[in-house]
Amino acid sequence: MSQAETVILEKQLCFAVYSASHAFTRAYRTLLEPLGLTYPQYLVLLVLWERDGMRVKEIGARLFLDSGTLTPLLKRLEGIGYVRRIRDANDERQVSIMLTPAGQALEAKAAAVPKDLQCLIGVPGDEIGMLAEQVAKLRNGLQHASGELGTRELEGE
Amino acid sequence: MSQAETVILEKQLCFAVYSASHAFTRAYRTLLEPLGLTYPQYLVLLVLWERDGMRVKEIGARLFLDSGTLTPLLKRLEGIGYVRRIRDANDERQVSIMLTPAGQALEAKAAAVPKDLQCLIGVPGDEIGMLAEQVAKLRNGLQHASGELGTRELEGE
DNA sequence: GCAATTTTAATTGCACACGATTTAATGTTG
DNA sequence: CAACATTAAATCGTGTGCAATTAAAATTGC
Repeated sequence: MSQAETVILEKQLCFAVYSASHAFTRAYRTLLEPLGLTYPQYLVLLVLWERDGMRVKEIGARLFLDSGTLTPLLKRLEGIGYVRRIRDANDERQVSIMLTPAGQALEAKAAAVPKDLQCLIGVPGDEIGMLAEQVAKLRNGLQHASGELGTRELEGE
Repeated sequence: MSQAETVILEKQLCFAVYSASHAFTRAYRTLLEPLGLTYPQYLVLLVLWERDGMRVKEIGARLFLDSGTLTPLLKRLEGIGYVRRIRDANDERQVSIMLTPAGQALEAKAAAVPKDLQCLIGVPGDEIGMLAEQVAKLRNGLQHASGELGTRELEGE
């Protein structure tokens, strides 16, 4: 039984996503290196360029990351000089992340990145959008299902 | 200009893949925890269950990982008792990874994992296969394109 | 046959990720 | 308003990922 049902790695959606994610990160590394950014740092800036002054919690909700990941990352971004971390005067539990002038100016410098990457992907532009939508739906399904797992332990089957 | 062309995070294929990959890892964590495995460790075992005794380099080629990642991971798998690392007597640079009896026995215990996860995905079974294929193709394209980047620096544009 | 090159792992250093815990501040409730 | 609960970050420990370097062994050229 064990031999007959050997799992084929290449057919697994999860592995495809896992390995594609790393391939993306590697591709971005080359493009972002001139800006002194890693891909997760770039993601945080994308969020802030959309709306400046977001709190750590909000950024985390947007990127599906928690404070354990974001706090050190944001401190590095602050160290580079792209953001400032400002504790809210009204509610001192919260920390707002503000772009510095350098951080704002970076948006223009990073403008070419998405186009450069799109050239690398080697997939027709219209397919990219559809694929992104499908993968996002997949993520949302998993996100929801994982929450369930904590409660009911899948033992019923 | 900067405001008009703001990059919308949710439309980016890369972010979808990045966040879906983490969602997968989280989902697997719950399923693999009883086996004492992380997802990358599980991937290595999948490869070894297909063919035992592979060298580090071969495993890396299969999973798109290098020795910097695999060496410590394999040492942990050895510490748990699922594999042994055996240095080739003929070519002492090479290390073969052999499953222990416990590592072999684990295949049967892990047999339920893919099915359990498929239930969580919430995507019709036939779509999963197609999606996996598309994402794998995307990864292969990126993999190839990233190799190019090192040589010609995209400066032509 | 031996020096130069190539190949294979290991090692090192840095940056995520995330579960779990801690700390501090804020809400809530009797 | 005091006890309790909730919330937001920070902290801690473990485990990836990967570039760069090192070390050892095999291969090649001459």
